[in-house]
Amino acid sequence: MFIVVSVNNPEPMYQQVMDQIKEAIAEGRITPGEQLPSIRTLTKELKISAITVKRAIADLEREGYIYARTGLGCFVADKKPLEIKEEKGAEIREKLNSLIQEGLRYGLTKEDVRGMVEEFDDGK
Amino acid sequence: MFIVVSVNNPEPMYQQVMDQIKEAIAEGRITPGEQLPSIRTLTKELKISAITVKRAIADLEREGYIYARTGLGCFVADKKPLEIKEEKGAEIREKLNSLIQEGLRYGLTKEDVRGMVEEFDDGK
Amino acid sequence: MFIVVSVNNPEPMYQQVMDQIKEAIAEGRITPGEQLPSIRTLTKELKISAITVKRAIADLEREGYIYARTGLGCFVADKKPLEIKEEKGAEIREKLNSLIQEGLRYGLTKEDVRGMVEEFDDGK
Amino acid sequence: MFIVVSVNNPEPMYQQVMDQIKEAIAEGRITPGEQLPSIRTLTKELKISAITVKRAIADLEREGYIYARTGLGCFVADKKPLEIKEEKGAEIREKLNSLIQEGLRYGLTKEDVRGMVEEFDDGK
DNA sequence: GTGGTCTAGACCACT
DNA sequence: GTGGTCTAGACCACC
Repeated sequence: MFIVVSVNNPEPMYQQVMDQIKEAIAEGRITPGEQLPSIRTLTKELKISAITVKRAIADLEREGYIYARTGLGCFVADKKPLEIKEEKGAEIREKLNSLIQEGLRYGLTKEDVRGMVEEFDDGK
Repeated sequence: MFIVVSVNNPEPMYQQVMDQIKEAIAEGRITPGEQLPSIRTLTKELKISAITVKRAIADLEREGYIYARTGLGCFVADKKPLEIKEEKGAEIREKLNSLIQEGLRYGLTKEDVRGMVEEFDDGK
Repeated sequence: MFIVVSVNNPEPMYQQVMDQIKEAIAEGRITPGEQLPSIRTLTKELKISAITVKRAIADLEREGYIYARTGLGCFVADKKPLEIKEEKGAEIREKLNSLIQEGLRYGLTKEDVRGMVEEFDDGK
Repeated sequence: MFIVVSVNNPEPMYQQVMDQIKEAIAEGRITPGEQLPSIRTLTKELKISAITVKRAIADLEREGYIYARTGLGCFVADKKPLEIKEEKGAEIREKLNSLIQEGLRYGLTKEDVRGMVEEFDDGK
């Protein structure tokens, strides 16, 4: 599959799995109703413990991205990519705000931060 | 002193202490050469464990913000506020970039993020 | 036939099948002595595994709703719709009671629950 | 502590733990800011695996009932008992509705169900 | 001491 | 085969 996890990555492995599945849904690489590889399959492919995969799957289900059916497998839920984008947007906005807050406390201004965004190279 | 730590804050306590001392230096509330309260004093005032204070102090020393003289106490190093600001700026830029990266993966653009910065209310 | 099973429904498939057959009997859509479609037929129509259909059939027989004659097929038993209704009523009462119990533990009253029933829209 | 789990109870053990802690908060037996027994303590008292307790704690945190701080322990969050009551009320209403729905399909009426509620003995 | 993550492996219900 | 629950035990960061 399209997932890669690394122990070097400071993020917990189950989150790495979650994030990459969310991304795949957001990008439409996997679509609502589609079946995911089984936990056991993922376990083998990613070479990590079944429990870790299970945890990622369970959390994704709790967040509404997928639904799991015993005996059948896991399926992508009807959440629209747009919805996911908005959710992620809100999350990023929140992190951004606390980042700006932090900067302000050290004498940086909103403009400084905006400048940093401008200087970011998105390849365009 | 000027430090407050809280269990509600998800950041580790030793980081809360470090951040607030850094801020105090950045803002000039404490100046190079000035002596910090002793670990014992901080321990009592903040009502936290001595080991936690020690860790904060040790980390600050490793990062060059303060220096410790056994038997005398801890003193603010010669690092200039400007230097601190730049250091923090670099740190923020890095976090910002990975935040934008994350957004791009979910379909947000650099402009979306810049917009979020604009919308941030810094009270001006 | 009149049965639809869905993966979206969190209930086990064999239960979905059972429930719909029970309903059909309760409503008189199929009557005592009448023959049910064969397991093979159901398997094809519902596009589910034969083992799942078998389980539903076996459970229905155990509960007395139908009887199976090897080589001939399955037939609706003599259970009267009224009997089924009462059985279901008892089942619902039991679930209802534990639901109220649960509510009581969180500070809801019997009256709160009765109010919820009143507010239910049964289209009348 | 005030928690009892049983393997006989068809509910998963981690849910039994969760439910009883939610109840304790709803009833005000434990109050916001108060510290819960440590996972290890609960593990010993309940005689179940640490993982099972951890799962309950993690889920409670995700639902906003408590917050956990590494090295410090778990604390009751600021969620008001009223809020919990409402949340539970909505949950019960939903279950109730699908129970009524089920009844309707078997010929029971809304009034039948209301009668069942009336007949429930809440000791008053 | 605390919670957080990860592993290896068991048993169950469902398909 | 599938996912769901539970166990026993490891290692880590934090207090």
